[in-house]
Amino acid sequence: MSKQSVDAVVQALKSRALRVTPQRYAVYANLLSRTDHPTVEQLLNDLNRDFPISSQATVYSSLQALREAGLVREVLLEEGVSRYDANVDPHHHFRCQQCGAIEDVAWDTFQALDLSRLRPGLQPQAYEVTVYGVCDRCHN
Amino acid sequence: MSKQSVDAVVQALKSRALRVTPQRYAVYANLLSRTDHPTVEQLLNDLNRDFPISSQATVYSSLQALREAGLVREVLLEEGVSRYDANVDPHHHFRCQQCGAIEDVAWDTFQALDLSRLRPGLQPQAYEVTVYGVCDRCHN
DNA sequence: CTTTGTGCAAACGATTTGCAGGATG
DNA sequence: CATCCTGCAAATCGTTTGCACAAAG
Repeated sequence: MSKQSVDAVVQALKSRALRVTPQRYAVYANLLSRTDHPTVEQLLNDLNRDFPISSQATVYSSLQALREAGLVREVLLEEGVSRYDANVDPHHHFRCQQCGAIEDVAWDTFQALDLSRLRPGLQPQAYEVTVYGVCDRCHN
Repeated sequence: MSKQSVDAVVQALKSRALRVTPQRYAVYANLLSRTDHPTVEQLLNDLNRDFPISSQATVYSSLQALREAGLVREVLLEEGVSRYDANVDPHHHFRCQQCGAIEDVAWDTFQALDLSRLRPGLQPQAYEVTVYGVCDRCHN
């Protein structure tokens, strides 16, 4: 990872008044480097691959801090486990019904939805689309 | 509940080769009668309000049977708990960020999305929209 | 009667929490 | 140095499972 992106991670943490600790840094940098929306278990395995960086409890607390700071979001597309995503810009998801893989779908893939067609009384603030299907790895 | 709808529940269960037991009947009839996507806990409280009808383990097993039979679906919009919905026709959801209430949004509320705009390789089969916002009970 | 469902309690797995020591700003 | 973070282990909470008994077809 380049010095520039290292700084970017530190900047991001500092700008949200988060103390920069090795564990927090590692969690956020790792999430930024991937787009597969890992579970806590996958995150831990990856972080501690070479040598122990963080405990499980700390990953949970780091994720909570990052989430409250708006740097990370939780993705609920599977029963039982939460997945995490450092892409906090609005976007959609594709979920493979075969292997469970989750993939981002760019926001402008679909035309904007007309939220004014919701029943009166509801005040929409955001929306996202989840597409279910089969990914190429599972189909071929 | 009218005799006719009673029969409808029995028919639905029988047509899916599910044995008609009081517990299963109660779970499915209860889900059919509401649109708030209850959790197992809420379902249990409601079922056993007057006198005990079903144990927790049986509600779980009934839901699994109903789900496998295609009469009920699981809705994941909240961390930690699964919610259940007897509306298995395609539809969208609105989730109140304040109180957590979940409400169905009719399928034809939104124009159809052009799934051919997904990247090549993905084979979409279905999609749904989740709208986040504030419901009238929370806003007023 | 044969098969499947129910209820209880124990088992599980993901996440949370309490607390003592350690690192950050 | 005052505050906040980390790691460990125990606690929690939703859900699943094993098993003996009961009910459904």
